[in-house]
Amino acid sequence: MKGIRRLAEHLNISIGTVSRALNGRPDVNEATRRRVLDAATELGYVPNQAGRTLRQGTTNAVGFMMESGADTSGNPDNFFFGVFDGVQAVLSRHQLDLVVLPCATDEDPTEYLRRMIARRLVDALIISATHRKDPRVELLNKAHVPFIALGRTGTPSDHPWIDLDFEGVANRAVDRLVAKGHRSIAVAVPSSDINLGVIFLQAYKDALARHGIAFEQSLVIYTSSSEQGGYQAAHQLISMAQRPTAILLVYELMAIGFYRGLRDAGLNPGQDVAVIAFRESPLSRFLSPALTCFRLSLRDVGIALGESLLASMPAYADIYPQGIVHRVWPMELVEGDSDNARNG
Amino acid sequence: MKGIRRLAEHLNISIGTVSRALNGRPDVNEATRRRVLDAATELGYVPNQAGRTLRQGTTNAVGFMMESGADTSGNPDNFFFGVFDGVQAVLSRHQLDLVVLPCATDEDPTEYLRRMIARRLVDALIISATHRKDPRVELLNKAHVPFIALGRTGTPSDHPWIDLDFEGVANRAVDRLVAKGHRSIAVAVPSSDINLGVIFLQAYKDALARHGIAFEQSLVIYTSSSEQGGYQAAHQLISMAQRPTAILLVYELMAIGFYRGLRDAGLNPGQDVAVIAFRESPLSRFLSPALTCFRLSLRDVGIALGESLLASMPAYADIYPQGIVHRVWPMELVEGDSDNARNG
DNA sequence: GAGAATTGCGTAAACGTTTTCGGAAGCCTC
DNA sequence: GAGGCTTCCGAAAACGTTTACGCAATTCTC
Repeated sequence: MKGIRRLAEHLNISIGTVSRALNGRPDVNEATRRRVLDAATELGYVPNQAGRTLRQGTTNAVGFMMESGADTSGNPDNFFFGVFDGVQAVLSRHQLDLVVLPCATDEDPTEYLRRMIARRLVDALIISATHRKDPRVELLNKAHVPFIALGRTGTPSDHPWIDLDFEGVANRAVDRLVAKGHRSIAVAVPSSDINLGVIFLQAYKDALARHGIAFEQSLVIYTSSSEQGGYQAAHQLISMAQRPTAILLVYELMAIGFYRGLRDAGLNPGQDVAVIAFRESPLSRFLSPALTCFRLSLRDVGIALGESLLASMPAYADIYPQGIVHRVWPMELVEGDSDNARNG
Repeated sequence: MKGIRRLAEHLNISIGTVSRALNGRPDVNEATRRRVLDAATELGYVPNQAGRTLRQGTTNAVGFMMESGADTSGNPDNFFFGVFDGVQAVLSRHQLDLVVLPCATDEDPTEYLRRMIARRLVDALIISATHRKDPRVELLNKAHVPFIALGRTGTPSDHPWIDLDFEGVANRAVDRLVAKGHRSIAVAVPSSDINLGVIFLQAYKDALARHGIAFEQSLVIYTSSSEQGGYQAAHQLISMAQRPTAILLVYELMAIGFYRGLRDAGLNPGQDVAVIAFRESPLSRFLSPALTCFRLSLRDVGIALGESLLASMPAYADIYPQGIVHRVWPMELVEGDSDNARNG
């Protein structure tokens, strides 16, 4: 005899009552509930998830899909782990657990997602590393799996999302640089279709336009979002006929390579080329010169993601009546020394 | 009508046969199997995992538990993702999926693990960030959940594990430094009970002893495994009465802070203080001076973890007949410029 | 060509829960 | 004290699979 039956037998009571007691149903005597609860901890009984899932059609878990090989992996760990922490803080309020689903580098993300959906491991999903054209959205919509995207897509009205304010970042970065006399500003973005890059690039163009600076395609450096990518960006920048006096980097890790690339050529980051990077991380202030960049609370993003996801799950929609969330997450400028020097 | 019943009805066949066909049982006509398989893809049928789990007692998933807040999170991302990739490569051969279980920073890891075990979300587990005294081992043993640890514990014979060769690292690092004339070598380790720190420290002591150098407690700097920790280590080192001429760092991220701390005090890393760090990452070669450190293939570690884990699962033990694995993973020295200068 | 072995399939039980339904007992109301 | 309400609980069905068992039809064996 195992499971709930064992508990019921031990108490001389029916399994139905045990279940009701455990699940906090109102129609059970408080005295019996006590006995059941006590016996449960005594015998170490925990309901079998497969049984519940089968009966209720719900797993009490939500998934966070990430692509280990994606361009976004230029993020230090702490990025995603910070977000996880916030998500969990919300989910745990409702006895929900977070499971992370890492898509292997050699597997197609859409196929992977399809498998995970079919598996019914989770009730809802968070997807990250969105692309402008992201077939996962249609897939999730079609399967009626509640989800939210960390990152916009080309069709932002089709689904809930929370995304960082790349426009604000690009705007303020360009404003700052222009105010210091820079007119020739390069930008380094990932080469793929990934959302971040596309949005950032467009915002950069718009910001230049606001200042009456002509956009030049040659100042856009497509590279990988890693230290290596930053290094290559430096090389590319140095070899330009008219060397730009400033650069925007989308990942802070790129700054490490970029600094090194500049120094190897006898140039000084912050002095000869002003640098502004996108996300603040512990790195930023320990680089020399300290990196000017933009800060956000990862945990808060996680919390927002969690709450917005619950809002799109029928079972919780009344507790989180936010409807479909489309939200641009503001970021705060962190002044470093990497863009201090005036130009001209 | 849903699920397997729908498929069976559509084919005018019993659900038993459908199931057998799908699961590759021998006692089904090849022609029928074809029909079933075709119909399955046509109707997009995928067996409900809860149903199978309930019946078979197996989930076809293995979990990887990590603590987001642990000292080990000073790793740039690629560490765990690299490992995941290897694990998945093995698991996918057997239709197993990997799910990552992130323990929130404010939750007790052992309690978290207990919950995950009770939930029966996975058939087997990989745990990381082991401590010298790690109650999770006993918990897993008692629950009869197959598992493997990435990292030793104080009772290494009680469970399968794969760990990095910290002894080799400490040995070779000290050998190198001594060969260049260093006699006063500091070491920076995390302050907690975490396995890595304890083993590394012991190996450092042993190495010193081999060279007839007296161990001095004052040269051990306990700090957090982050850039910040490295910065503090630098400060601490500088303020020593007799400043050491070399230092061993357990995490490469610490090097960034350490470099900065030295420079802020007018000292040159690599010149005034030789630095050797533990794990190579893309960072290492882009720092100035490039970091001398130790390399390993994360993917290969993941593969080994996956195979050894399967070896401890009854259902796969015959395919991976390795028994209980205790394995120290070798690492390769990567020469940088951070320990070049001779001393004395 | 009779008996034995093999092949292929249908039937039904089982996995561990939750939940609907109904009913027994107790309480209230007048 | 009869009837209605409430409170509490047991019985049993249902969720979607897999698999043990048994049986019919076919093939093999001599």
